[in-house]
Amino acid sequence: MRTSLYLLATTRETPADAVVVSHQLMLKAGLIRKLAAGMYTWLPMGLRVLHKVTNIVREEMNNAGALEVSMPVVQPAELWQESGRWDIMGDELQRFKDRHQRDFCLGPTHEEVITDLVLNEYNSYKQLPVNIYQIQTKFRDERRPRFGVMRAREFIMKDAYSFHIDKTSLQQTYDQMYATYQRIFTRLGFHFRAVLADSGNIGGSCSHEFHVLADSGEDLIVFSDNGDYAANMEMASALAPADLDVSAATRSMQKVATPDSKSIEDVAAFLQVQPSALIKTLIVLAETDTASVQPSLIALVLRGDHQLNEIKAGKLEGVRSPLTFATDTDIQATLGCLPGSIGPVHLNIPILVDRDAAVLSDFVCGANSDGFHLRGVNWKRDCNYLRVEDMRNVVEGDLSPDGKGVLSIKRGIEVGHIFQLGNKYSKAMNAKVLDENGRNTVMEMGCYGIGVSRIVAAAIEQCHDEKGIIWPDNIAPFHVAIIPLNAHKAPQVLEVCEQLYKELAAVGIEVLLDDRDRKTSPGVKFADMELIGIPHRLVVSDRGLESGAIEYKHRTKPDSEMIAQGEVVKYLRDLIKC
RNA sequence: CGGAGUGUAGCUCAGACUGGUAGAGCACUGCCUUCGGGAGGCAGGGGUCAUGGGUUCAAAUCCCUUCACUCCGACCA
Repeated sequence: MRTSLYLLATTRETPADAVVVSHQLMLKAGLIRKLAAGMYTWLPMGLRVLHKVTNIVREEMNNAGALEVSMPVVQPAELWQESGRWDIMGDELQRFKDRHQRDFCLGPTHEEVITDLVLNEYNSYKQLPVNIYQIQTKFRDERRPRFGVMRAREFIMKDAYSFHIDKTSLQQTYDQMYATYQRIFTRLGFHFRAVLADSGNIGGSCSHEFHVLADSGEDLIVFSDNGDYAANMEMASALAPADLDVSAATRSMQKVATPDSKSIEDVAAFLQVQPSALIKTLIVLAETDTASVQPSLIALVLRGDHQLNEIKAGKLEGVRSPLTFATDTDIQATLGCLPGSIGPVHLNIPILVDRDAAVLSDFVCGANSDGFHLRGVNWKRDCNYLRVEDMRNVVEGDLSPDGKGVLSIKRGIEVGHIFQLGNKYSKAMNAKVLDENGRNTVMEMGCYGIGVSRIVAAAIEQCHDEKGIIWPDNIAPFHVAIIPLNAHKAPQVLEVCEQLYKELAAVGIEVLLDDRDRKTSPGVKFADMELIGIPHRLVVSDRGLESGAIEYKHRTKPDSEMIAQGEVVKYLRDLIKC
């Protein structure tokens, strides 16, 4: 391609509304333009990258035996009503009516459609397992789209769905997809981790997320420094504390006035103790089957310096899911005091205690009386609780639950997620096949997503410098940029460029020839090619040609080198691995 | 959905407090010079100052409405 015939939409200024570096660079390099909040046009340069990513994903999925289809973006409400998600999903499901007043939605995902397809087309266990995928535009009306294509409302996703006669078969495909994802993200040149994940709304049991490690990532991922354990923050657990003698009370309980001290920090400072010597008591709604006037409450107790993990807490028996904090009014009505002074001593609601809070002795807690706390409190002697549970977020330095090493926490961008759905959708939608005994059997399902458009942003987050993007060869929009210098003085410069252009194209190397006229200064050409992130650069100049040489420079290397004109094609062909 | 903020040229922004002919830089067009790291000169084109209403002799500017967008938080397969 020649720049004179291309849409080279680079800008000098950084658009004001871009916060993260990938968003800024995608706009500056002319890869995308915003149409509306969370909706982007892919310009020619960006689309080339997107297609490279898409092709890698497609190749690996095909190699794994998956079958590609394309399902509609618009889906009828009936399917979503069958699965029950029409009512469960919030406003991120974009609903609308057609001219006949029939309900439709924009597909945020395609479990319903694929299940409907498979239940019609597949009838026998002999046809299973099957893994069907598409690379398709999705729409989710995110409450807060941000970071460009990283969290867009309209985005491109590879979504695959597998169907099985039993759980063993599902596990096999799940393992195969796990390995396929490892290959895909390795080919994309990512520094990534697979972590145990919560399956959330989509349902199912076993689930892994694949994260690209990047400081701008929205998710926290946790992994052991000396073992295989890796999980996202929602799922991560630390090793349970060893059983300590919780009866080792050395102090008597004492009520102290703590005026105006409501937070853990305030109370710790006021009483001159560490936050870890305090406990905090959070009041949430209990699981109830009757809509009583006053909701029943449950207390969750944590060590003062620990944070509640709302996902883990929401899964605890007796706790309403999703986790819902009680209002101050409810707390006042039931407990007679406000948050800031609540504690487990003589508390008249069920109490669940985090494992690390349960091994404290002589601790400080609220006195259930506004403005007062208790010191020297001990579990066995002074309080009753229902159960000990794991309900806190892990922190850096916690022991790994597998007993190997310590936990570290890093930020990640979720680029892939695989789930074992089980029969959630197949059962709801009556997706059955005949088994070998001729009996109708509900199929087991797995689903496997990759955020294709997000991958482009993640790659930039992971590889850029102050000049711009640095693409790996695999997904670069062009492999090589050719920049002619002094072409107006020496006609042979352009001739050599044209010849190189043809020769490189002939061996499958993608070239962008910057043939903009002399009004575009060399500095502008260098800067543009660096901003766009083309990994290899050739400079053809009258000076170099005098000695029969062409200058080569890699985007990541500080210095260039001179290469004999006749060697250039071979040199690049050996260098570029695609 | 709560809190905060911003809408003026394609982009980045000034002008607003204190009402009085619409501005700069970049980008774009033409000519000249320059030519290995975002060149210089001259001359141009381009804005219904987000929208609707109000106050005023006069509104980009003051007041109100609506909309859009951004940030923080909550939320999120």
